[in-house]
Amino acid sequence: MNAAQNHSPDRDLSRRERQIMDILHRASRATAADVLDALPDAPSYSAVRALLKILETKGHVRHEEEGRAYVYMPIARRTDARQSALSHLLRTFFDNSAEQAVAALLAIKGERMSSAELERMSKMIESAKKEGR
Amino acid sequence: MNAAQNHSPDRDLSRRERQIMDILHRASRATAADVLDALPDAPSYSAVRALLKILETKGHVRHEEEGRAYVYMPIARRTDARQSALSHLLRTFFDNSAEQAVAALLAIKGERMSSAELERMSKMIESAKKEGR
DNA sequence: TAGCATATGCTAGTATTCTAGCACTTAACG
DNA sequence: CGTTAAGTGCTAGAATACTAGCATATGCTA
Repeated sequence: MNAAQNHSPDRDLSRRERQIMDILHRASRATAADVLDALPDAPSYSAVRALLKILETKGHVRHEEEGRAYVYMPIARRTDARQSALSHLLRTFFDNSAEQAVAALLAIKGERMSSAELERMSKMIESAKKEGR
Repeated sequence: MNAAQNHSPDRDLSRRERQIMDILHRASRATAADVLDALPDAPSYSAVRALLKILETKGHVRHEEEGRAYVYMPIARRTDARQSALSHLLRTFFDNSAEQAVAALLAIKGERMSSAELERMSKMIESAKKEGR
């Protein structure tokens, strides 16, 4: 396997940068204050602003002005970011096996899922089978 | 939502430390040289050894001596590390929805999965349904 | 046995990351 | 108005992360 294949930018970030990106991915959009609130071990407000600016310079984030405040959001399309993160997880922890991943997924969420949701999951797998023909 | 809830240690690591942990999780066990080979933008051999030592001090990694060489491996049980990583991914990118995650999973791997594998996935979901009763 | 390849331990320097704080602006409110 | 609250830009310093390189030990092999 080629070692230098995985260049999804988010994984080259520093610890804080990554934490902030996670928050932004979760929230879609957030002000510096929002980020500060959500940050695990809160630094200063200034620090957060500085980091956001750096992330913007690096091209991971952009902002819009909303009233006087800057609202930050990730640049990568949500679906792209997802795919990339998921495929990295798959490679790292699940030997690239979707089957194992689903097993783990059910172990975490299975009991708390409605039967309707499980039903929809079945359907998705069904159509994947058909397509694979 | 409580901000300080996610303390799966692996996510507090520095960039390099994280890269190395990823490699170890993928490989289960590896020497410093192995890690060096697998590292995206290779630093020096010394650097890798130093980082491994730090990770050991922090308690994320341990080593066994194999011949003259140290073989490093993650401390966390593989299944635990998986669950933790998966649930973080779910929270960050999938609004905690297993359904959406499976959809993304199929989008990535669906076409390349054997129908046998898809079949087994169906079965897993079936039994989840039964348990949920 | 001499020499090479491949380990480890250690140390010290550089680079990057992370942080706080000050100066300034603007809006809201008494 | 004057004051307070909540923004921004900018700078400099501390803390951490990252790296290279040397000294040393050991096994292998010509």
